[in-house]
Order: sequence, then structure tokens, then C-alpha cells
Amino acid sequence: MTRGAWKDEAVVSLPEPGAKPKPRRRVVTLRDVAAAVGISQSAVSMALSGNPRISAATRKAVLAAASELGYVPNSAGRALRAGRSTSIALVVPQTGNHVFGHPYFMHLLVGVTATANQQDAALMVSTSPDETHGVTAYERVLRSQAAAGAIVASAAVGDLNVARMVDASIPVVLIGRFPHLPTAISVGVDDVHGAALITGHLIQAHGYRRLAHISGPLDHQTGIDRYQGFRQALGESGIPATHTLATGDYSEESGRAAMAQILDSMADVQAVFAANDEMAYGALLEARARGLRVPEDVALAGYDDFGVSRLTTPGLTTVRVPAERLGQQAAERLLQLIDGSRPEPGHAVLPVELVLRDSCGPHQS
Amino acid sequence: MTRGAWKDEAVVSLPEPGAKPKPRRRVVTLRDVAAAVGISQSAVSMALSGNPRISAATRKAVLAAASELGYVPNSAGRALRAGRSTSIALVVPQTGNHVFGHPYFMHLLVGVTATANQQDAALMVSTSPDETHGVTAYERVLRSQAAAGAIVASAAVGDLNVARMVDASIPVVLIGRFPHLPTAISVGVDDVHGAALITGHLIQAHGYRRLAHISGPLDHQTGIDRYQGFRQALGESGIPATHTLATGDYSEESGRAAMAQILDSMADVQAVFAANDEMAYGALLEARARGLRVPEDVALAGYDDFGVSRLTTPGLTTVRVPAERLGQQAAERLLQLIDGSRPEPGHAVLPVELVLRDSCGPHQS
DNA sequence: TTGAAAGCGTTACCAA
DNA sequence: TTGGTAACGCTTTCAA
Repeated sequence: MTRGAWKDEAVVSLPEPGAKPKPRRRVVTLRDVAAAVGISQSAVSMALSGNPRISAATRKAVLAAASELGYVPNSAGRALRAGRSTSIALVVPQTGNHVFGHPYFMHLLVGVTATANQQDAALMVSTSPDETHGVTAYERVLRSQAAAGAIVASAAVGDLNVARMVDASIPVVLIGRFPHLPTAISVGVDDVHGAALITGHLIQAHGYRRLAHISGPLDHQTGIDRYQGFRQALGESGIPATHTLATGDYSEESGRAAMAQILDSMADVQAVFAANDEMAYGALLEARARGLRVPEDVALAGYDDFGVSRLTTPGLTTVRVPAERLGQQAAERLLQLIDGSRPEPGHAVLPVELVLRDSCGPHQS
Repeated sequence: MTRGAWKDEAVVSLPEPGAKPKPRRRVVTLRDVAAAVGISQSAVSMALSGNPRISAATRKAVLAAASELGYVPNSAGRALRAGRSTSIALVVPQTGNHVFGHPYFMHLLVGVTATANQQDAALMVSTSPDETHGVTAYERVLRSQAAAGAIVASAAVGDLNVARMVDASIPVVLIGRFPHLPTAISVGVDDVHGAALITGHLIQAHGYRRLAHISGPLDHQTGIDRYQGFRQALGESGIPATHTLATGDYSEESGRAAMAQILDSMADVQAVFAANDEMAYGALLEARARGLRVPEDVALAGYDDFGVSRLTTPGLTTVRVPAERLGQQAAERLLQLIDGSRPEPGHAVLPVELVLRDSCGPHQS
């Protein structure tokens, strides 16, 4: 059942004047309900909003009629009148491809949608920072009041748009740590701690001394923090240990390349800590390709635990980031913010958890 | 929330005049721009929309002022006036958890957002079918005109809401095949063909004769079609072959359970075709747990190729479903539909592709 | 207890 | 070439 050229075939049909734009289904408004009950629009509005000034009998009649006619309040009318929308936006300042490829966003999304739906707020997803007229797509979403506020995920350290949004006092909750935006409301995990935790495990529980780190992009705070946690654990161990750094971009491919670089420059490396699981998996492939066994010849650890780590062989020791709860928290704080009730200000930190599997070497319980 | 006549309760907290509900940033409207330029609102509106009736000089002044003041059209006002929103909705009639856990939706989302953003349409994501007042959450989104139309993904075969939406002549594009909704506009792949393709490969290229299928839920069309393709290939091969069926729910765990069932009932099974990769991975685990080697002792094939299959050892032979392009196509057709230009009606089919890796046995090409 | 009217920001139509 | 005015659907205030 092939269908030949279903691609965009360069047929730009002009809007013919003859073609009526849309069938325009008849939509039920307050007016219709009012007419059905035989009272005024305003009375219907008040009845539906539970205003005590409307008699119980009238309200009952209104509810019956509304239900009967299938009345649903028009969100544009309501938003216009209220001066604010009931939607919130999840903004990811990256191109769609790169973004959702990472399981992190899936988990965030689950958390955000759960909370938003629960509170009857619609969720808009905005990804590409396409600058249409000098204004980024997501800035437009907010400035046009299509969304009452935004959750911003995974912004680069120097992202000007984020700073601008925070400054513009648009309700914004950031996911991650933004040390240079102290007034921002944000939700994150302590990556320095998490990285130190797992690195400490490699050093103390397994006794590795020659370590390497495959970092994420160092213009993202997570990349910076995980690297710092790694070094901190090395420093605190008080034992002589050397290390190497290779930088990746959180993709499997970059992890593989970084591992190659490490193995070339530090042939006797004992353990490698990658800043996320996908890079760790790339590192695993590279080690295998060179005939090295994991963990016998070289131990491996990752970060995130978003599912990939369960699938590898051996299972990947990692740090679990509660991405779904991050999303929930962020949505809750944003909705509070929009509501006017000031949420606890500043940066909220959710705990991470060390997940021991087999890639770091034999368990010592 | 009863509100009866209590004796001493009598205090219904009034909105305190002191507490200001929201800071309410001053927002730039058409009026402000008009005042700045010294002309009327309507002239500004026309100037901005490129109406030729406005002189070049005036338009230039308007554009300058709008840019200067940071004017952004209010989407509620515009939607109200236009009688339709500029957003579209991606609806997934499942609970959030289950939904995004599956990588399929990530890919869909990438495709949909790409097209939507490109065409300046905002995307709302609606997941849970929580029935708030007898109306499902996503029906509300549409009926309230928050979104002008919807893409519905992964609906069960008998989903009444889908049929209702199609009947209500709300602009809707379905993803998948819906044989019982012939008038619906939908985009999908030919799962019967895909399943027959991969099963045929197992039979013809590898010579397996004792086969089993781990199906998806048989109340979803994909589950039905993939099973049918499997049987069809068996039938068409013209060679004597027997098979077993075990039903799963697309989760890794169910795949594992199904594999156990198969191995118990058909000890000499040669090849197992699972209706998605995650179940195939579960099957892999079960086979391993029983000391069986893949593909030496039992061959394995999956379906989808959303990334999991690359990570397993051995790599999983599978059928690639172009989920991202499904999302793109669906968004394009929906936007056409909303626009009034009728898109090619009926069901569009995108091609699937057989991806050979190692789990099906040694390559013979 | 209810009705009438105003206004939110935008755009389309009709005057000027 | 422009400006006024009305209307979209909703909520709220004032008047009855």
C-alpha cells in the first residue's frame, strides 16, 4: 500500500476565495445556556461558578441545561477576561531532535504533565529557540500570554533568554542549578554531591587509584558540577590518585570517542566515571572493541539511571536522578507562583541515590 | 462543599482587600502602540498584518514603535476574535506514566513539535484521560477551543472518545490504523506488512520452522496487525511450520513472562518474534536466565527500533517504525485540516524497514 | 435574587 | 489613507 509522493511536494495552494475557510461548528456559549434556562448570561456565569447569590433552584436548572447542551467554557474568552491563561509552558531551549533524544526529558515531562493535569492546567511544550523576529519562540509564547508561566529545562549556563525571563519577572521555574541567578526559583539535584558519591565509591569501596572522567558539556551546569564532584572526591580521599578528563556532549557517540581518548592517553586506567549513562554506554562499547572486559579490566560508572543503565551488560553502576519528581516539583512551584502565593523562594534540592550494579566491579557489600 | 446555615460558623472569609492577588506586569497592547505612533488601534492592527491600505511610512513607524515597546499580540484576544486558537494538541489517551515510558512517544513528540513550531503553532500535550466531570481532560481542551485540533496517538481499538471526536467533526488526525473509522484521517505504518517482512526473514533466510510470537495487547490495532502479519508470513511460506502465541503489554516485564510461557510450552522453539523491542529484551533476559544463548539456541526479533535495540547484546533484529516522521505527517495534515484546505483524506501509510542485526542468527547475504 | 452593561485585546467592517 | 465602532465569550460591577 505505497502511496508514492506523500512528501511535501512543493504545491503551495493559494487561499482560494471560493473555499470557505471552515465549517465552523456551532459552539455552545453562555448565551445559549442562558436562553435555554430563560435567564441572563451573567446569572449563568454566576451559577456555574457557584456564586451564592444564585438560588439553588436556578443553579440546578443551569447545571442541567449546561450539561444537556454540552457547554464548555471558551478558554480564550476566559483568559482574555482574566488577564491570564491557564496553561503553563515547558520550555527546552534546544532543538527538538537533541532534546527528546535524551530520556531525561521524557521523565521531566511525565512529572510536569502529572502535576499540571491534576491542577487543570494545560501544558504547552516549546522546544526550538528559532528566532523568528528576534524574539525566541518560547519568549513569544510567554509574552503573548499563551502560557501564564514557564518551566525551563536544561539551559546552558550563559543562556541570555533565561536571565531575561527571570528579569522580566515572568513566572519562571528553572530546572537545574543556576548559581549566577540567585533570585531565580529553581529545582534541581546536588550533582556535585552525586558525582562525589559515586567517585568516592570507586575509590573507597573498590580501591581504584587511576581514574578518568568523561564529562558532559562544560557550559552546562550539570557538566561542571559532576566534574567538580569527581575532583572533590579525589581530593577528599586523601590518597594519591591521578585522573584524566575527556569531554563529551552526553551522546553515546561522544562517550565512545572520549573513552578512546582516555585509553590512548592513560592505558592503565582502572575506572571511568561518565557524566551520564549514555556516554558510559559508549565507553563500554569502545572498551569492548579494544578487547577490554568491564569491569575486570576497567570499571565503569554512569549517571542518571533513566533506563539505559538497566539494559546494558553488565548493569551500569550509576546515580539515580529523580527526574520525574523534578518535573512535579517544578510544576507545583510554578503554579504557586502564578497563583500569587509565593512559593518557598530560591533553589530546592532533591536527593540523588547511588545505584550499585556490576560495572564498577565486584560488590564488597 | 456544602454551605448550609450553621449557627456559629457564619464566617465565610472575604477576600481581604489588602492582599493583592498578583503583581500584574503592565503589558503592551495595540492601544499602547497606537498611542505611541499617534494613530488608531485599527490602523496599527492593519499595519502589522501587512494590509496594503496602510502607507509605507505609517507602517514603518508602527513597526518601529511595536518593536520599541516590545509589543506581542495577546493570544487570547486573537483567538477570541478569530474564533479559533493557534495551538494544536497531542493527545495520548493513557496515563502519563505508562505513556512516556515508551520511547515511541518521544519520537512522535519530536516530529510533532518540529512541524508545529515551524508553522508557528503552539503544542499542548494532554495525557491522562482523567474524567473530571464526565468529560475527559482532552475533550475539554478541544471543546474549550484551547486547541484548534488534535493528534491522537495510541488509542485502543474501541476507544469511544476517539470515535466521538471524529464524529464531532473536530479536526483530528489519528496516528495508527483505525479500520472501523473509515472516515477518520490518520497516519500510520503497515504493521501487517512489517511483521510479515521480519517473520518471512526468519523463515526464509534462516530456515526456522518452529516459531513463536509475543504479541502486544490485542485490543490495540498494532498488536492485532503485527500478530496477523506473523501468521500471514507463516501461511505464505508454504512450508510446514508451527507456532505459539503469548500475549504481552509492550513492557519488558511482560516480554519476559511471555518468553517463559513460550519456553515452557514449546521447548524446541527456534525463533521468537516479539511485537516490540522492549518485550524482545525481556525475552532475551529470560532466555539468558535459562542458560539459552541468543541467537545460537533461540533466535529473537523485535519491532520499533527506537533505540533500545541498539543497546542490547546481541543487537536486536527489528523493524524500524518511522515514528518521528509519523509525528511530522500527522501535524502537517492536522494543520491543513484546521486551515480548511482539505488534506488528502483517509489513511496515509509510511514505509517500514527491516533492520538486520545479530539476534536473528548469522547473516546469509 | 436577578438583569443589564461594561470591558478584557483583537480584528473586520463601514465611514470619513 | 485612516479612524471609529462593533463583536468575539466571559466575568464582574452596578442597578433593579
